[in-house]
Amino acid sequence: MGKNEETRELIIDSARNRFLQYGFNKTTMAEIAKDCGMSASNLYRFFKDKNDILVEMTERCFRDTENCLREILRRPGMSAAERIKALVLEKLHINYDMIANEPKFNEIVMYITSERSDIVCRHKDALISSIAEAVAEGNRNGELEAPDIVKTADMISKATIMFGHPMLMNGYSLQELEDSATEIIETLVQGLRRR
Amino acid sequence: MGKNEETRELIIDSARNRFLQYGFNKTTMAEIAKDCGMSASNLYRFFKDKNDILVEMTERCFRDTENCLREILRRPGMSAAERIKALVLEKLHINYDMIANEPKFNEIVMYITSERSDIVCRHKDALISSIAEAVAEGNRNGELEAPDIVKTADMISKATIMFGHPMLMNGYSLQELEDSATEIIETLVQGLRRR
DNA sequence: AGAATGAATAATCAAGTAAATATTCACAAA
DNA sequence: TTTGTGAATATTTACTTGATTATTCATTCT
Repeated sequence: MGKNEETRELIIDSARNRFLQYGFNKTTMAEIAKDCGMSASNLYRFFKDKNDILVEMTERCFRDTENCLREILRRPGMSAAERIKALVLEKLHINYDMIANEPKFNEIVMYITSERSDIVCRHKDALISSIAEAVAEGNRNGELEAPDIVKTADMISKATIMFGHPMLMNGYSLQELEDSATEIIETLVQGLRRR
Repeated sequence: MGKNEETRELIIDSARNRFLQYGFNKTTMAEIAKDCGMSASNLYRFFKDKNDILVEMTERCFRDTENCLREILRRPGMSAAERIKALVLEKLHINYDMIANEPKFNEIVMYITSERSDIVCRHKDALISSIAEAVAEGNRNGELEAPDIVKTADMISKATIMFGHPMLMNGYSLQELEDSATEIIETLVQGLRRR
C-alpha cells in the first residue's frame, strides 16, 4: 500500500472515531490532526475539506457492508429464502450495532441522507443487486418464480426498508426487529415460490 | 353543534392553513386570531397553548384518515387482498396529496413524530387494526390462512411502512409508489394464501 | 522535488442583547 | 356566565459582535 493511501486511512479512522462519538460539527480539524500526529493544515494535502473526510468515511463504511453482503452470496448450501433473509439480517445487525455503540450514528446518517443522498442511493442499489443475485439463484434452482428479477429485488428492499433506516428502528429491540424482518421475508418468499 | 365546538373548529382550520403553508414556528398566534376575527388572547379560552392547537389538528387529521379506512372495510364485494391493498393505497394517496399540496407538511410530520410519538403510535395502531379486520375477513372466507391476525397485520404495516412516511416517499412519483405498494401487498397476500 | 508547518484569512459558532411572540391577567361586553 | 379585549409579563427568536474553527498560503525542512 502506498504511503499516501496509508495516511488517508489513518485520517479516516481518526475522524471516524471522533465523528461517531462526538458528532461532525463538534469535531475540529485540529483534533483529527492531533490524533494523527500532524498539523491541521497537512490534512488538506490528503482531503479537499472536512466534508470530504466524512464522505470518504461513509463510502468506506458502505463498501464494507457491501462486501459482507457479497460474502453471504458466496456461502454454500443456502436456499434463496435463507440467503435473502441473511442479507437483510446482516444489514439490520450492522445498523443495530452502530446505533447501540456509536452515540452520534443517527446524526451522521441524517446528515449524509440529507446532504449526499447520491451516496445513499448508490449503496441502496448495491443492496438491491445483492438481493437480485439471490433471487436469480432462486429462479435457477426452481425455488422461486420471479420473472423480473430486479423489480422483485427492489420490491424486497422496499418491504424491508425499515431495517436499513436507523430512524425507523428506534424503539424496537434487536429481537423484535429480527422477528419482524424474518416474518416479512418468509411471507414474501412464500408468495414468490414456484407453485 | 355547540358554539364552543364551532369556534374550536374555526381556530383549528385557520391554524391548519397557516401551519401547513408557512410552518409551525412561522405562524403567530396573532395571525391565527386575525384569521378567526378575534384577539390572540381569546385563543387561550379554547386551547391550552399553540402546541395544543397543533396536536388537536393532528388528531383530527388522523381521525379523518382512520374514518376513510373504516369506510373501506365496509365496502361490499371486495376480497381480503383487494381490501388490504385499498387500505394501504388510501393512506399512500392521503400522504401524497399532502406532500404535493402543503409546503410544510414534511416539517410538521417531523415535528409531531419527534415531539409526540404517542399520537403517531396511536394512529399506527388504528391502521394495524383496520388491516387486522381485513385479514380476519380473509381467514373467515378461506382466502387467507393467518393464525395470528394481529401479528400478520403488524407485519403488513411494517412491510408497507414507506408509504406512510413522507420522508421515505421523497423522490418517487405517485405511479411508482402505487406500483411498489401493489407489488408488495400482492406478494405478501400470495404468501398468506390458504393452500 | 514532496512533506510539513505556523501564520493569515475566511467562514462559522456562541454569548449576549434587542425585538418579536406567546401567554397571562384584570377587566369589559354580550 | 361566556365571549371577548388590550395591557403586562414571560419566553423565544433574531441580530449583533467577539471568539473559534476551517481553509489557504508562504515558507521551512528533508
